[in-house]
Amino acid sequence: MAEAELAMGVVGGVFGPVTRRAKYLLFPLHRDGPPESTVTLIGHLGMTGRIGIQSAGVPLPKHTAVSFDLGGEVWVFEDTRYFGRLTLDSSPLETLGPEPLAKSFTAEAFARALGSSSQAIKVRLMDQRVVAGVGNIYASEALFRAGISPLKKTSSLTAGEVVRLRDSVREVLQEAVDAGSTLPADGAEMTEGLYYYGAPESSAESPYVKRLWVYDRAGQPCRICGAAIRREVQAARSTFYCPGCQRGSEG
DNA sequence: ATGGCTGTTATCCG
DNA sequence: CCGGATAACAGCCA
Repeated sequence: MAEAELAMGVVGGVFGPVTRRAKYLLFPLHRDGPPESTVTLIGHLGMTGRIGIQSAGVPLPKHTAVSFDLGGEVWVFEDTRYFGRLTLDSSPLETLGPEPLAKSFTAEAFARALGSSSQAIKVRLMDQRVVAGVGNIYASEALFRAGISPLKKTSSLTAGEVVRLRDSVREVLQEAVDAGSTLPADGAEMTEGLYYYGAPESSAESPYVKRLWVYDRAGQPCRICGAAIRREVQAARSTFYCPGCQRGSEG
């Protein structure tokens, strides 16, 4: 039923420039009139989703959730774990907090959004209503960069810590954007704590390497102080931190 | 091979 | 209102 609605909404539409809001991909679909109209197809890749275009006649990937026949080519949303979403319903966007890379994401705005919550700062940082787009890897990485323990209560952060965390979130995300991702591209090798992003297939250049400081490095030495990185579970997600570099309130 | 882990989020419970 | 647990699913790794 939802399937039929989606089909009704998109058939005949022409893709416009793709944009993004937090972890959501926004695909404008324009129809020439009359009546003229534009709807926005909203996608979320979940943990394992991928969207791409392939030639007609090529078999669809094993876990194809949605595909659109473009005539000659096929638009494909594949998603191994089926955690992703593709919808015309914009309501998921309504509760999103500020974009961390926007100018308006000031330390003051961040402090206001954080509020005086008793939640652990790492859990709060992943709340998409507080800041939109920070996921599990970058939450740990940003807190390491800011030197703040993920276990620290939000309300116990000093003003200085909020400033540092804001800056760290922005830096960590911007670096990842510049690198193209933190996660391995198809066929890329992956070793402990090192996530490779493969160069474009057309390029002979070596893969760009993004080095993570704490994520997935439990038991391994901190690259700064040598202390063993710890793993903790918060809100059912793994958190990684350095007990030497990330003080504050410990835990 | 069995269990525990994985880039997310919505929902349910106390 | 809060926070924690669970569910959705497939695959990989020890």
